[in-house]
Amino acid sequence: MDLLQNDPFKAPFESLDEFADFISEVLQCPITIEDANHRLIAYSTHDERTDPARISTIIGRRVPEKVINQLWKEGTIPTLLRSSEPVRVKSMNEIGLSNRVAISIWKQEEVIGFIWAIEIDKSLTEKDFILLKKAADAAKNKLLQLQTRKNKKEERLQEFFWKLLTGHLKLNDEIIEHFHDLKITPALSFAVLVFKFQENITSKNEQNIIYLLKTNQRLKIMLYTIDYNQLILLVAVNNIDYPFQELEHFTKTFILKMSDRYGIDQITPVYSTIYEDYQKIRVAYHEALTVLSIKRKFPFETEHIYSYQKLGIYQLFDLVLDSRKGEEYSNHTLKNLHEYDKKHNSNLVETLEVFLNKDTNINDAAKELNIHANTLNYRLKRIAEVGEVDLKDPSQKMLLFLDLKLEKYQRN
Amino acid sequence: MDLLQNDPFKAPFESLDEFADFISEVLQCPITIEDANHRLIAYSTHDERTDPARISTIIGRRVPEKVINQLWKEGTIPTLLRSSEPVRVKSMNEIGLSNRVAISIWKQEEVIGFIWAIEIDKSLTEKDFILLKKAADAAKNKLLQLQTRKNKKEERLQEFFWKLLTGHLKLNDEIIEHFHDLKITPALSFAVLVFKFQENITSKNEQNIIYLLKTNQRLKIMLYTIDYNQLILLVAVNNIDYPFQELEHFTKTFILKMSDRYGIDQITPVYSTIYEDYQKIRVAYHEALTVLSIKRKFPFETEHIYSYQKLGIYQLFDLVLDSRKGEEYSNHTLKNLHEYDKKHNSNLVETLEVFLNKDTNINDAAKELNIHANTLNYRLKRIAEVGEVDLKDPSQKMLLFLDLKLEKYQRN
DNA sequence: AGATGTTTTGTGAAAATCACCAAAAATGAA
DNA sequence: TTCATTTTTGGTGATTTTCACAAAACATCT
Repeated sequence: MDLLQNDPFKAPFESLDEFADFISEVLQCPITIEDANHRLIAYSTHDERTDPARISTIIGRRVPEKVINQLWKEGTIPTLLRSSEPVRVKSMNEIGLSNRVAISIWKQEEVIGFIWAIEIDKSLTEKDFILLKKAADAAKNKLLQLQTRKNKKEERLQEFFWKLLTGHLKLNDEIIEHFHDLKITPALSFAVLVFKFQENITSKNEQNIIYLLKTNQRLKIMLYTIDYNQLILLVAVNNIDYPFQELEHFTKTFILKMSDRYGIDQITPVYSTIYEDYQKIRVAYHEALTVLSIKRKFPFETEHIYSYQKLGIYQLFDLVLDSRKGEEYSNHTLKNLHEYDKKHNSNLVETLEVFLNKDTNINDAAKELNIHANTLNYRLKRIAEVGEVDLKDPSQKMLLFLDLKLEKYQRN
Repeated sequence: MDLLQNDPFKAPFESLDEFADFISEVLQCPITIEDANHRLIAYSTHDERTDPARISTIIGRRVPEKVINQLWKEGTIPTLLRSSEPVRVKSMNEIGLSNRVAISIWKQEEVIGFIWAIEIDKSLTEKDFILLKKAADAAKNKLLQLQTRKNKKEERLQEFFWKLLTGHLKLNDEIIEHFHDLKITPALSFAVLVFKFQENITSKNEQNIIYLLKTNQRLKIMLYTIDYNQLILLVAVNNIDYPFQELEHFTKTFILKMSDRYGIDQITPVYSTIYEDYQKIRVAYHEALTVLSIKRKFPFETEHIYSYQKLGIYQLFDLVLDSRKGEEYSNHTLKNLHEYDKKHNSNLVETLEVFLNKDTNINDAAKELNIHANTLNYRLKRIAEVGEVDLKDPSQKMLLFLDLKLEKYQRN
């Protein structure tokens, strides 16, 4: 029979499990059917080949949190929620996922479930994709009966958080409603906080962390989730006069306690600026990750910086770095100074950097450089001459600082 | 007869003028044929309709400099030199050009001429385009005979300059060779300088300008051209200890003389940084134009800035402005300060701006603000508190400065 | 070795900054 | 209106910073 012309899934089925088995037979691979909240609805049994993620799903009657989070983060679920086409997912060994193909099941404008096909030995072809679409369509009615009985409010907290972090929820009212459904009072203002651990966070550590977070009195944690070695928090910062101070205190205490009580060290905390608009959680999350990224690039200069706000001009580094890629830009002042340094075996560039680091304070800079203040003054005059730059002009100074740091980064 | 199947241009022609007339007859519009250096080779006479640019071309036996420059700048000539397809050129009244279609004539890998068709009453169709391609192909052989007699060295200076400004010449050796052909010694280092006049530069003024440039002793002008109200120069800055000082002096004298001798005022000079690599003329030109653009956006703060180098951090404004478009970014410090100002009818933001403008010099800033130094000190403490910012941290200060200026610009 | 130019350090006077305090002046709430 | 609070101004003196100048140290070249 020609499977593509006739729809093999037209026939009536007793149960969704039976239906899953039939799809599995047609496509020659294990099949799992979930509802919109990733709860297991049905799965095929004819084929005993499978992967760890599927085993966990079947045992727990739900896709593991870790897997859902990852699928949100790398964009699979957003894609599935946008389109009714099959989506191929590359294997992700870290979360026990082998190659799969997924498709969303739609009822009018809404996704009410998913079908997963695991590509154990064979890869699905274009024809299989068409079949899968037909299967998704056929599953709709069966699923609908179950769907009505399910309560939307059962949606898990962490998945909701990932929706926010990935910017999937766009309407403010919708977000607020979700919060209320989850019995959380959304604070007037919030920040996203990320703790980067040295190692991936185990479920045992997770327990300890949650305990610490729950018992913390000063800042309310609205939502949290874990992403490999990162602990991500949505923190309420209402009615606090100096929220950044408070955040700093909070992170310090947390790190101290983690070290004292559980011997977990070398945690890097970073946090976003403060927002009032819940649609901006994605931006806030991005800010926190930017801090981590810049701290990796400039460990020395950002040693004591944990917040996006305090990054200052470093906020723009990636942007400028990007725009100058390939442009072979060169700062005339720095070029001259480097040439001079080379020719005279001096170190005007280093002098300038320390001077700028120390906020143009001559004494501090001289101390750091182990030279006499007058020497520094002399050198600065030299720098102004050789580099044809006015060190009293804030704008010129800033660009110099920026270019100095960029150059430094690019040399490594 | 089917013009598209058979090539009507296969027949032998006595002269190119005769050939031009024939194309004109077939396409029903005036035709002009030029060589690679835009010298007139032949033109149709059957059709008396025409446009000012064509009249000038025929009278001067060459396409006017102004027209060539413009065609370089807006990309028509570069496109013609890349592809053998017809290119449609929109009418440009400023230079007397009505709607035209152009096509390049190729001999192997090289462009040896152009055919121009003027769309006076009718627009050329797709069929006409195909005919034009055939005509270009047929013109090749005729043109080749002339071409061999022409000397490449006759290429005009200004067109060469536009090639450099638009980055059309990519190989350094090629550029140097051109310079030598034109009997110009390329300097070791150079800058691009643009004088923006209040009005378009007339040919009478052009004479005066050239006279001034020629008699200037200190800086050698390698190339120059005029673009509407802009005078563009390629200046040699060899063997000069402080080239920027020299450039500044040069521009000042020029402007002074223009005013004194010819009563032409309000000339804005801008110049690029200094380069050694002649492939970077495009970049240098772009730098000069950036200075003009920023000066338009920040007339007050850049009042005394004429060089890209001195733009300092303002170099990055367009970039940052662009990246933040739609992001609704807001600086937490500034937000707090604005709120405070509104609530208490104070002016911490203005205070901060002046303070930063004055390079954090308390006395200067206090003078400008007409307040006591102690008052300024008090306010700065307040700013640090309210804005949760450390004004001793250069990086935070810089971002604040930048955001302050961006905000200021966006408010206008 | 000596001449020359550059760089660093030392010195002292002038200028500025800073931490105080106290008193007006302005502002806002009761 | 009063009263409390915030903001501005002025002054003082200790401390720091700045600046010009000169001497010393260093480097380079003949």
